[in-house]
Order: sequence, then C-alpha cells, then structure tokens
Amino acid sequence: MVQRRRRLLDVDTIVDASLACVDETGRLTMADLAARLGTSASAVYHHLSGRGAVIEALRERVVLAGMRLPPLDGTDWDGQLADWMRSYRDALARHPRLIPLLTENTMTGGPVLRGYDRVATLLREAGVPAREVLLWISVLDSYALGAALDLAAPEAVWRDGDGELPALDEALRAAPGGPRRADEAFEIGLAALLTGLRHRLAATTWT
Amino acid sequence: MVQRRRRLLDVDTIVDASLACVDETGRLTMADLAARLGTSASAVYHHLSGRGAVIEALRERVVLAGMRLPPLDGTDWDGQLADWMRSYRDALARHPRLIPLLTENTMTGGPVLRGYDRVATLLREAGVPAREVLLWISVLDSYALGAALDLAAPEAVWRDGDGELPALDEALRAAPGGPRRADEAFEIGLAALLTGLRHRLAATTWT
DNA sequence: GCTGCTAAGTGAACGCCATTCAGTTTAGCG
DNA sequence: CGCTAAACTGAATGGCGTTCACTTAGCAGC
Repeated sequence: MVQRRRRLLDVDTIVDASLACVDETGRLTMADLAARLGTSASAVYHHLSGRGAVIEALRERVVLAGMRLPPLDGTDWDGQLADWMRSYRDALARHPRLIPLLTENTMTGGPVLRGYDRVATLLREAGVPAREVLLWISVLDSYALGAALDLAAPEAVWRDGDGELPALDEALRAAPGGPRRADEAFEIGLAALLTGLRHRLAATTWT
Repeated sequence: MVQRRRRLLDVDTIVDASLACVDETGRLTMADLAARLGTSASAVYHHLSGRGAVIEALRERVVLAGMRLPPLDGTDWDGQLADWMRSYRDALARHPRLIPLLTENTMTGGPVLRGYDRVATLLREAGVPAREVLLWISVLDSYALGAALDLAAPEAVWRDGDGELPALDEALRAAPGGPRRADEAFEIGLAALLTGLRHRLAATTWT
C-alpha cells in the first residue's frame, strides 16, 4: 500500500498529540491539537471526522493498549478476572484527565468488544449462566469506570471543624490517607465483587 | 398584577428550568435556560455564578431530593445500605442525561457530605473498622455512579454477523434484553458487593 | 413627594472553540 | 509533461459562556 500523496499527518500522530494535550491541559481543543502538530486545525479533519472521533480514537488507544486480556488458559478464572479489572482501571488511571472526556460521548463501539468477548468466555468458564454474562460484564464495567472517575477528582477535601459530621470525622482521622487510598479502595471493592460472584455461583450449582 | 421588575428570578426557578433543559435536550446552554425563564442569559448571573454553578445546584437538587438516607435505627444494616444505594442510583437514573454533565465538574462538596455521614455511621454499626469506612464509601459510590453512567448510554448495540465474537453472541441471544436489564445488572452487582462486605466482616471478627 | 441607593434585568460585545469551505500545493500516474 | 486527487491552509461561520455599561424598580430617609 503506497501512500498516494504527501503525508504530514497520520492518525497515530494525531492521537499521540491529543493524548499529550489532554494529559497536560486537561482539555482537548482542536486549536491546541493543531499547534502541537505544527499544522492547522482543519488539517485534522482529513484524517478524523472531528473532535468526537479524536476522543473515540483516544478511548481505543488508552483502553486497548492498557488492558491485559484474559489468556483463557482455563485455570484460575477469578485471578484472571481480577487481573483484567486491574488493568482496565489502571489504563484509565494512567490518564485521569481523559476520563471526563470519555464520559462525554458514551459510545463504546468497535474493538473494545473484542475484549468483552474474551471476558465473556472467561465468565462462561467460571460457570456464569449465559443469560447472566452480559449482566456481570455490565457490573464489572460499571465498577471499573466508577472507580476511575474517582481518580479524576482526587482529594475530596472537606473542612468540618464544627463537629457536625462525627462519623466522617472519625473515619477521616483513622484513614491512612495519601494517593494510594484510591488503589486500596478499588482492591477492596474488587475482592468483594468477586467474593459475591463466587457465592452466587456456589448457590446455583446448575450453571 | 403589577409586573414587578424586581424578583423575577430565584435560584429554585433557575434550577427547575435548567433541569427541564437537560431532561429535554440533553444539554445545558445559558441561552436555552434564559429562554425558558423568559429572561436574558445574563440575568442568571445575578443568582448563580455561571454555568458550573447551575450544574452544581442541579447535583444537589437531584441527589439530595432523591436519596433515601439510612434511618439509623440499628437493625438490618445491609438492607438499609442496599436501600440507600438503590435510591442513590435511582435518583441519577431519573435524569440520565444529567449524568454526563455531573461528571464534567467532579466537585462533590457541601450537603452531599451530610448523607455520607449517615452512611459512615451505618457502616460503623455494621462492624466496619474506622480506617476502612472511607474506603467502603468510595467503593459504594463508585459502583452507584458507574452503574448510573451505563444508563446515559442505553442500548450499546453491536452488529456482529461474522461470528467473530462467539461468546458475546451467545450471551446476547440468551439475555432477556429490554430496559430493565440495567436494573437487574445493578441489583446483581449490589448483592455481590454486600455479600463481599459481609464476608470481609466475618473474616476479621476483631472489628 | 423628592432623592439617592441598591438589587435585578437588558442587550450588545468579546473571546473561545468546533466545523466548513473555497482555494493551493504536491505526489504520483498515464 | 500535464492531470488529478489527496493533503493542507486560512478565512469565515455559528454556537456558546461570560462580561460590562446601562436602565429600571423598589425602598429608605429626609
């Protein structure tokens, strides 16, 4: 495939630049993007159909490059599920300022589904009945995305002082704090979800 | 009735109108808001400091009016927790198109904390150690918000056809489908989370 | 009743930003 | 050696949030 004409831009470079854009400024404007590319804003439209398309390309780049898909070797399904969930959430955590942009257009189409297919087979092998597979995917996806959203707004600081929120105050004083708090929260919730899944499977042995 | 120039607008009316704005169009523009109010866009700025403030007011309106806080009567903690989670998620589900706007500015300050305090005491009574209370609040919040996000983008339809996604296809054919699918998914995940929490509490009896 | 004072509302203007379009350049093909 | 179409440019367009100088209505205090 010989590229027919002169080619300064290409989808990959655009995605690179826009990722830098988002990571540094927290926003994505076509003007800023064009400046980083050394071209004009309108040049981008010859490769991607607009700002929304750039964001979708960013979603694929970040999610696909970041997710470790289950290898499906038939052993240790909940370890593989946990590993996939961690990689999913970590991929988003690596670019926290991108997350609000991803929720702006909620279209999840295309190659992301390939990943879901692997997860679906993993769930089937774990013993989840076919009619519940989509439900569990939705559950896991919701939790990973919700946990990632927490990262976009770090340090929800409140100043109490007047002792009006005693239980929160106690919890805050006892909490270790720090940036790894969100990681620990994610792990606790993930473990709880998997425990719940294991229980549900044990309760209904007829798969 | 003399047309009083003074006091045409007030924060509550503005919030009402902007909620209608979001529910009907899925967007919130100051021009549209002003049109619904019968005033000019700039008039709003005498009551709320800008579009962001309007969105924050919407957050309080929807979340506060919608959440059923735990009554704290000391019995059935996990039923109360589940009830609170359902009401939290349902409040968001009642205005699905608002959800992307809420994630746009991730500031969660003010009266929402009062609700968290009730949840914190409930968790303490359930036996959650103080240092883990914030973690569990974060877990529950992440799940409720993530599940609500699913509602903003309903019906993630994919057209396969070429049998490249066998596990997803099987799951889709076996799934009941329909709008209540998201509700069922939420319930399954919620039950799993609470099972996991109960298990964790049983495992570490020393509170 | 006059007279300022202040809160409330107006409309024009400003700046940012995504998108479009009529042109211009350039690479390869006949 | 043109011809053509892809890649790119710059100006224009339109939507939108926000600001500002101004007007007006109610409310004192004299």
